[in-house]
Amino acid sequence: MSSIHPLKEQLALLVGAALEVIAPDAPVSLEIERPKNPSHGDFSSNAAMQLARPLKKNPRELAQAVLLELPPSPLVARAEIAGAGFINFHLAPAAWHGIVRRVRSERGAFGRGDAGAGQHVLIEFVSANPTGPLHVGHGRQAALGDALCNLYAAQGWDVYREFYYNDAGVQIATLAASVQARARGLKPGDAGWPEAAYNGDYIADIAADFLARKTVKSDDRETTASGDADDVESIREFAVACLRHEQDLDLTAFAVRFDNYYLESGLYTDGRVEATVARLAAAGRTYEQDGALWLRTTEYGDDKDRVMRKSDGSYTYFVPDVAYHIAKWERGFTRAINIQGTDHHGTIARVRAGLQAVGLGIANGYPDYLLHTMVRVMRGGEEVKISKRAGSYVTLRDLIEWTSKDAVRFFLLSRKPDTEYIFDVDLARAQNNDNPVYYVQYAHARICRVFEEWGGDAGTLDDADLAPLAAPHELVLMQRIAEYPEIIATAAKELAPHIVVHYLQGLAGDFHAWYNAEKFLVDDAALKRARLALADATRITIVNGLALLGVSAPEKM
RNA sequence: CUGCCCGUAGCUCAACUGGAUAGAGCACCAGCCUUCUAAGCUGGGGGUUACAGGUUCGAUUCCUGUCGGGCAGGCCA
Repeated sequence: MSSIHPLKEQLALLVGAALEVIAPDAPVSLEIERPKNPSHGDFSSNAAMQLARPLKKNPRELAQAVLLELPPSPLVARAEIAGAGFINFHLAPAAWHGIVRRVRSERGAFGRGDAGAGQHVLIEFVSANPTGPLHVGHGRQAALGDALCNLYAAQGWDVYREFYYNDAGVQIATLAASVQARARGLKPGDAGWPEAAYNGDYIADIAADFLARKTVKSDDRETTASGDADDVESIREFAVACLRHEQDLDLTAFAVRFDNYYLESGLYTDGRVEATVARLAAAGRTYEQDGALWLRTTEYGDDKDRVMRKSDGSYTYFVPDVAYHIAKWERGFTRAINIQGTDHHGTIARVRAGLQAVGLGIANGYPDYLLHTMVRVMRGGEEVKISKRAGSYVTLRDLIEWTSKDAVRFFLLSRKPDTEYIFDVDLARAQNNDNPVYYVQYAHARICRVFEEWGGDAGTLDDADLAPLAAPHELVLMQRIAEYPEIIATAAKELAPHIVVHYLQGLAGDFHAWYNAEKFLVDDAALKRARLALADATRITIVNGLALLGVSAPEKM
């Protein structure tokens, strides 16, 4: 098993060569690891421990045999046996210099991989219904989705970003009824106000615009209000257009873009919903009961069968969901990732069951899901619950206006998606090292400042002799930079952008520590050039990492 | 009641998917200091990884049970 870590890969080759001699046929996964404890060296191999059982030999003796057969390498200063049978490698300082040269030559491409070359992935996220402004939960989803798209693109995948919206269901009818009630001058609580209604002030704004016969642009088309409060169809169209327009503004403020907005209504008009029902029926997976049409999802792991067509003849949301995912598959996306709140986790089994039941050869476990929990907002030591704009919740736009796009993205990506997150507005606004975004961005700005002070051209450092880079802080920093490609690959594979955030905090921390310990612009020209080269490599890595998160890297702060 | 997710320093979170002495940041304590731009820097204390078993050379990680929290369980989405 080779690694994308440049040095792990080379060490694995060395150990592999030794194993060829000792035990050519033994099954060993050549995992080279980074010990937590520095005294255990820079890297270690547990190959001898893996071999102990099949060969029925003492792991330490096996380790000794591996050491004897290990080909000599200039990278390795010392290799020794420790613990139960670990082989620990202590590298020569020069082993790390290659990474600086590599980063500086690859620049923006440093950290990219080709694991997904030639493959297509559709990532669906946000997918908010057009019934209100985007809230902070959508913000988390937008940040996660965009970062994941960037991560996959960096691994060579052809990424398609899609936003699905339900413009055909009960909620839209509720929206239209709410706007209509407002257009007739009613308020929440009045006699005649619909029982199921959206009560936010934004509904009143839409009603006012509707009566004023305004025109709104969204999804590449214009919608003009009829102004007739009895015209529910016009109200529905206009309200959806207004909210889609508002959501577009939210997404623009957050610098998130989509390749496509997929309308649920389209699944009805192009016959996909009917076709899906027909396919499921033809596959013999449906039955009639109590006037409704059911699907035997229990045959595919669901805990109860699900209604497809209600007794009133309309479909449950689950049918267009299945139809939509069949469409994804048929559009050529053999990989699909859906980002949703954990409150939707119940739909996963259903959709997957439906996709298996149609018998179209869709991969088992299609699509993948990334679920995230809710976000709460703290400001001035108190939880913020009310927003004037939304009437009931903190909107994404509020959060961006209170802080910044960079802070919101960085913060929302900083935790594992499945843990609840409390967004601290005051911390996000802080201009000091307590603020993680500031801390990382400032590392970048500091490097830029050093280069400005130096006044030279970074390009002239290409032939710098890196031998002077041997101070402890410099070794730590080079080790950190060498991990970057692996971090990116893991973050993509595990659907875990927070790994990148934590990495960048660590990288910035290593840099600040170095900056505090050593001066870069020293009189010794060779040392100065070597340090500037490392600083430049650090700068490139920070820029690349922040770009994946959709966070800017200012040169001055 | 059932299913899924979670439980790690006082707080917020990590831990390279089974590795060695579980790590950071706040907060706390003690020193230092005004720099290539920072009310900054360096060091230190702090843990039965919720609890009890199991699997093996080795468990925060995998399995079982208990306790605690979140989310679901509709012919709503």
